[in-house]
Amino acid sequence: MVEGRPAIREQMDLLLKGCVDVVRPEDLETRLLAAQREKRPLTVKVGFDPSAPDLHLGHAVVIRKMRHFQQLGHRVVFLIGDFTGMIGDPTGKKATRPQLTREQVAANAETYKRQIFKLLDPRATVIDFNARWLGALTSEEWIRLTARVTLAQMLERDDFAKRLAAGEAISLHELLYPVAQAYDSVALKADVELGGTDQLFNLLVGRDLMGKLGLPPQIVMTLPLLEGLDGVEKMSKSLGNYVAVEDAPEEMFGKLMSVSDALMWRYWTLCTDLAPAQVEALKKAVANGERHPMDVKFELARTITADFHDASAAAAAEAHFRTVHQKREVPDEVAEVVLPASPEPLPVVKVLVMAALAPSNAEARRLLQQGGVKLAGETVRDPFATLDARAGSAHLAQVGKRRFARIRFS
RNA sequence: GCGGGUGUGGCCGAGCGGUCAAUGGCAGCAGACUGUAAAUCUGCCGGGCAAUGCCCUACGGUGGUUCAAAUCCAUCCGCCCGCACCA
Repeated sequence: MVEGRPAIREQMDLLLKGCVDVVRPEDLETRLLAAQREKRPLTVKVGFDPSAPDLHLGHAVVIRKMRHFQQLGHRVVFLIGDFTGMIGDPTGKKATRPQLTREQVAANAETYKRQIFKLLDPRATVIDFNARWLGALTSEEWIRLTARVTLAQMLERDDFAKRLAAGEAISLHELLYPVAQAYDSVALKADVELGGTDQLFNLLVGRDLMGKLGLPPQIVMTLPLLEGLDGVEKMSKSLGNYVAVEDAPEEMFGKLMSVSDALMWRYWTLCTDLAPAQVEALKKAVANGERHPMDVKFELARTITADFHDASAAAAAEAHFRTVHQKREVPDEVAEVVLPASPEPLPVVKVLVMAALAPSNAEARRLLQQGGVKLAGETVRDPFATLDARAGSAHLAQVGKRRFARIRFS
């Protein structure tokens, strides 16, 4: 289908890059060759939670792998687990999640689209919902399905085994989760399923079930869970150590610059398409002093920001970072805030609150006292200071290191 | 159904009836330092007030005891845990 497809060796290199588990690589190669011969795309399935539409760089690791498949002419299925979401992947905590309404699921799907199409090609992406087939199964079908999976199999999963050993409760419906996910692969006739390393078990159940039902078993590929900005915990929104796919260019750039030197290599590997050999070369150049780590990090931030936005946005974000964070200067573009004029001078405290630079008067006062407020470049510490608020007067205000506003009265 | 426990500020979590806007940790904010929004150190961290103080709101809800309650009592609600019941 795609002409001029790279040699199989190169295809494999691209697809295997960054993967942790691949079951099995030789099957992948065989399948790729078969697809090529039969001029059909492979179906690559990846499941996503229906309730968490805020994607971050960690999710992007998998999405990027989906893109690799697309680049080779294959078809990816972005599967929203609206049915399995009722169960909730029993990875420990809250087992059952509130069921989303049809409208919520649809709305979340739209949010997903907006985000994933920053990386994926919409023409080669199918968005599907597993309630479509799982919701249609009769109880009889469920019984036939679950008959294919044994308890011993389920107990191979670490958290089930641990919980059982610890005498903790395991609800029966939790056992259904891997089975349901496995059935997704059957329903989609998936050739490949991708997921995080934490998904390995579920993906393998899918592979197994397909085999039992007489389908060619899917190839399973897992990708590492990306460490968050702190370099310790995995990236997650609740830990606040994340870079959202939808972060504004400046924010994205800045967050990436805050990554530690050590962690930067991880990001180079998992969040860019730079070939492993090139990453190694960069690493070596930094190690022997040829390249400054900061420069390499700038390049990283530029690359990733450009990927989610575009080159010019990345360049602007970089310029912003250099002026605001490196040189500590006022950025070129400062948001203007227009406030109603007053013949009398207004207390700075009030103005900061009106301009949304501080959430409350008390907070504004604190900021002043701590030296966190500059007006026209001068630090103002007096909590009783006032400001000319007559129509037409304007003031450049800075709060903290990086929040600016041009306040104009009219 | 019986018995026990628990419910505190964005989160976790302390809290002799007064001195509690409430210890501590996390998160957040500011300052210093730095190649960086990292690390580290320091300070702040409910709100209102021309204010070294006064006032308001807050410790699951509602009543009550008391000069005084996050702290005691009653009751209701939520959560957790034992036990029992289960045609």
